[in-house]
Amino acid sequence: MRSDAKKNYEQLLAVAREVITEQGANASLRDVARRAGVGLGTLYRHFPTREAVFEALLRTGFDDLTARATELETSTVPDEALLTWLREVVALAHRHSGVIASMVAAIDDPESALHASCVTMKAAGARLLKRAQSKKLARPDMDGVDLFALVAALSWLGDQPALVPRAERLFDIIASSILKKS
Amino acid sequence: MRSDAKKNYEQLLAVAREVITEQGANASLRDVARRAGVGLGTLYRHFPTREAVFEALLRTGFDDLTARATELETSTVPDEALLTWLREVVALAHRHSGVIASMVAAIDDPESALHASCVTMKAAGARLLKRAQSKKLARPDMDGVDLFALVAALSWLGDQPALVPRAERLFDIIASSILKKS
DNA sequence: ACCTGAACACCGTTCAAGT
DNA sequence: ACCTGAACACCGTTCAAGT
Repeated sequence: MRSDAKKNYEQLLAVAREVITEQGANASLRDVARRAGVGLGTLYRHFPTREAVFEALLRTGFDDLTARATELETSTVPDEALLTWLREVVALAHRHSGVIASMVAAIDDPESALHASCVTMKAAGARLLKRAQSKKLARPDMDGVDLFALVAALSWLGDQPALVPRAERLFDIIASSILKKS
Repeated sequence: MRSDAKKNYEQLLAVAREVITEQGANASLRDVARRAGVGLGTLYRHFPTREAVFEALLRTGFDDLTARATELETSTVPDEALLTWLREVVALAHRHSGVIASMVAAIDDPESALHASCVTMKAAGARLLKRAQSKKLARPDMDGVDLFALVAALSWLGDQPALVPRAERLFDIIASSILKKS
């Protein structure tokens, strides 16, 4: 990548992070290009779809969460490990309001720029879930996709301003349905 | 209302129902006016906001659900009554994909055209919940808003195409967290 | 009293023309 | 190789002008 191209890429990503944090997943990409001082076509060259922007924004977060799952798998008791991880996933999603819907859609859409990250995250969560299930600490009739769906639902709830004050209780309620002993 | 105005109103509502069922809550209202063979200003006259369209579309459904809650309150055992009602609310929401987010936002926005309906529905659900709680059949640390939130989350899950196949299990999982005995 | 549609200020996306 | 921005086809919303 030419150095001017790289500079544009970095600048676009920085501005996108700012604008999307401010205005959510449907923020105007035109506005992002404008604020970045870059032509509209340049944005589309670097990020052919909106999902590609999300992917770039979330990549490091995703990687961290996957590593975190592996770490929790050996360092903590199964039920606490699962709970802690779920909290962190919801927190990441909360920092990117509205993106979660694209992530859910990406689960079974291999064309999406978010697909690979979703599959990896889902697998990481599934491992933590399975471990808890094998110790009879989690509902046995659930798989990684169900877990992903519940996290998505919690994240969506956290995106609703009216429900922010009760986000913690809602987390506890839904978490209790996952960790019910078999 | 003049008879021509009434005719336009009915026509707009019929077309809106069709278009929103097809394309979801963000469907183009311009398109609705076009398909209804009516000027754009006419649509805005009858429905000053998008929420006003939703409200008109959902009104009878809301009324039915409120009546249904009252009926279930005397005819069925508390836990089954609550479950049955939740299923029916989710089903209604599912028939209007995307509208649920507006409903959640309307809970604490008295300006919204959906506010009154939401409050009424929330109260109806809260009565069923309270009855189940008093018989120790439902989680005691929950109120009507929490119930509304969980229904909203389930409806949102039902709006995600990738999750439709597991909608029933997800319902069971979340329902189990409501109906846990104290 | 009600309806129409042009006008305005925005989008997303593409692509010829430039450097 | 990369960038620009005009062009196109859409929005939502308002409001003067019509009947």
